[in-house]
Amino acid sequence: MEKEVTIYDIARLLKLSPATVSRALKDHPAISAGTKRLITAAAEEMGYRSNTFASNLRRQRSNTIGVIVPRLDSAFMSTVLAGMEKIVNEGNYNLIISQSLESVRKEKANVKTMFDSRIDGLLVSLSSDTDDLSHFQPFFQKEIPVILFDRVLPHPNCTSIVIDNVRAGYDAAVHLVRQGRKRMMHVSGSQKRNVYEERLRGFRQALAEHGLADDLVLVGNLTRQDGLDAARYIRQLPQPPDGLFVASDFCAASCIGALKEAGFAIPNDIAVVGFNDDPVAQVVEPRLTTIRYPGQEMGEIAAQSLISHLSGQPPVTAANTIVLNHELIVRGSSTP
Amino acid sequence: MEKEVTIYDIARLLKLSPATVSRALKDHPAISAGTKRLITAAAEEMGYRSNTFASNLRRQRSNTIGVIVPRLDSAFMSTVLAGMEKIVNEGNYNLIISQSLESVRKEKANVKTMFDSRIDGLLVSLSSDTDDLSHFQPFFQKEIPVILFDRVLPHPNCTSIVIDNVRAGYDAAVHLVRQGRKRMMHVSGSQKRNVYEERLRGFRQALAEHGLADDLVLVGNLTRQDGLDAARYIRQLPQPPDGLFVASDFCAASCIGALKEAGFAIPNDIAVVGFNDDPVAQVVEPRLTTIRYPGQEMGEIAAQSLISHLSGQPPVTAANTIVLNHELIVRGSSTP
DNA sequence: CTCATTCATGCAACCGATTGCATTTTGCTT
DNA sequence: AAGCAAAATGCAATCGGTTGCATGAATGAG
Repeated sequence: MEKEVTIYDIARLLKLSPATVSRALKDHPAISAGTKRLITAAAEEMGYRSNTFASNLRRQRSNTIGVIVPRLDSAFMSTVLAGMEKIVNEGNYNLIISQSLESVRKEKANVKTMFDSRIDGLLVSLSSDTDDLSHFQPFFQKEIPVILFDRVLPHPNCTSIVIDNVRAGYDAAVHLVRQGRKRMMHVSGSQKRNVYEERLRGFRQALAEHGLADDLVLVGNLTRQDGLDAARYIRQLPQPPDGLFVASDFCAASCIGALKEAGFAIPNDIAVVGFNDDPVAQVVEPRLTTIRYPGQEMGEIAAQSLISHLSGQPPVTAANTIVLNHELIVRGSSTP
Repeated sequence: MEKEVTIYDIARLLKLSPATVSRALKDHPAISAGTKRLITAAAEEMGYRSNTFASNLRRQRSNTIGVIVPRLDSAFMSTVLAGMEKIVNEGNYNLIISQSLESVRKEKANVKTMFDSRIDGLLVSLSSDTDDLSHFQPFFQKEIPVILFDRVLPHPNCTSIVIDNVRAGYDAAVHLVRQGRKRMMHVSGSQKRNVYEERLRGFRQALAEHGLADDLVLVGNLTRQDGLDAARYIRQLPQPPDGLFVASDFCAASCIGALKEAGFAIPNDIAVVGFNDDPVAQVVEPRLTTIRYPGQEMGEIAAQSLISHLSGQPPVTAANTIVLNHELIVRGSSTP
């Protein structure tokens, strides 16, 4: 392994000081254009690469942003990450990504790792059983910005980026009502998580406004198995629902499959609405009515506001919560 | 922002030298047990966190492993990543992940970024239009290990981790033959990529052995749209296939949907086999026969061999290619 | 032609952990 | 009590880039 080229090597070759070389490479205004050209040319020529560690050590920042998500393997998350990556690259930051796998324990470990690697800021979507933000305390103490997205918890030190889940749940329910459905059911996720609790709340609110019962609510993990279980549950009901709102497309899809096997016609017997506009929504039969969620945009906005926070004025964060728009997409699973 | 605690602070407090503190925290054998206890206690107490940058700078290594994948949003990739993360954590390394989005251009940029952040090793699954490994030259020159997985290209400096795709394609075809199918079709991906080229090769080989024609082959990107296009293509064939092998579950699923709409019965008119055992395989109707791919295991093995390479003897890598087992999972899409 | 500015560059002290070698301390042995 | 090996600790240089301040050079005004 040959030795690395350093600014000292460049300086020696060009009979300049390391300080000048450093400044030139950083495009510092005090360096003349000619010298800059010389230096960048030499650097290129010699195969110089800046030593991030030395730089980070001296500047006391890492130019790295951490992301913690519940799982990487959701279509939604990957669009969010794509959005983040785009913005973060443009701003010359790096990303380190980790997944909590829906466990607070792992989330805490991730937070600690992130803290120890001295990231400049953190973007988090909470695990399903996270109760409070106490494990982020070290970040708050050091005034390292933490931005929550999608699955959030209110906190004075955190900006949250969300959609209006209450409204989305409301929209889903109203859509079913407009299809003439009377007996509604909802399959939801952990009620500790704002997203699920709020969707349920909106759902109930809409039903109440239309004088409909809201007693059919199942809470689970929104997995494939939960979809099957929901179908089995429906099957043994004396009076099964005719409208079903599931807080996740994948779960909705597996539920639809089981319902069809059990002899229910979709949408005639039961109209179904999912959530997220996951690719699976277009593959399942009939195609799934769902709520489109602006993942890429959410990622971009989260990253953007973190970076502007980092480079600019903390007081900019007048907005403690940013709400994005969602959209109901109507497909065959809820209309003839 | 209060100042950070350093080993100097600990040393001063305990009237020891920074060297001793550093060694104690690293559990160096030359430090007495008592002193170690004192030091770790003090470190804990004072809220010390090691400065990775200083350490990396001094030790000339980052303890970080880079991963480049075509896309994050596939169920398969996320199981691979989960496997990697597990191993890498245990070995006290960090991960940085980036996606090439199936473009060589982006892949090259990612490689450069990885190189500049001085990762200790690289794990890569190639983008669909990568022709050669020339952009990895800097890594080869510096003898930084590069391990390819899943989508590989042969190279003397790289270990590859793969499944036997020829055999998998062969297995899929033989399975269809055993179901009594005579007219086979295959939907594949970029033939630049070993995985797709090899599956096709195995498929053809099996057909040849059974004296069947192999003229029905479609090459695309294995997207949803490609699935729909394949169905449209089949529909206008004078003599449509009765056996279909698609090199990706998601694409197979969308194709099945379109075929059913076009009036084909699955599996009676056309028996379908997918690839990967993606979750969607269990949601589509009928459930999809497919090839299970040991993603988690592949991630673990890739990470494992990289780490052992890093900490041990490079000659250990006598194996230039590691082949994992796959498995045909038979479900309703190919059998009555 | 002189003196005051502006512009460009250099000096040197960091940032915090690591490690080869030197030195001290400890524990035994005789 | 002296001698000595082994065990424990300290010294000081090093990794490479950054930045406040000082210095030297060039430019312009009077």
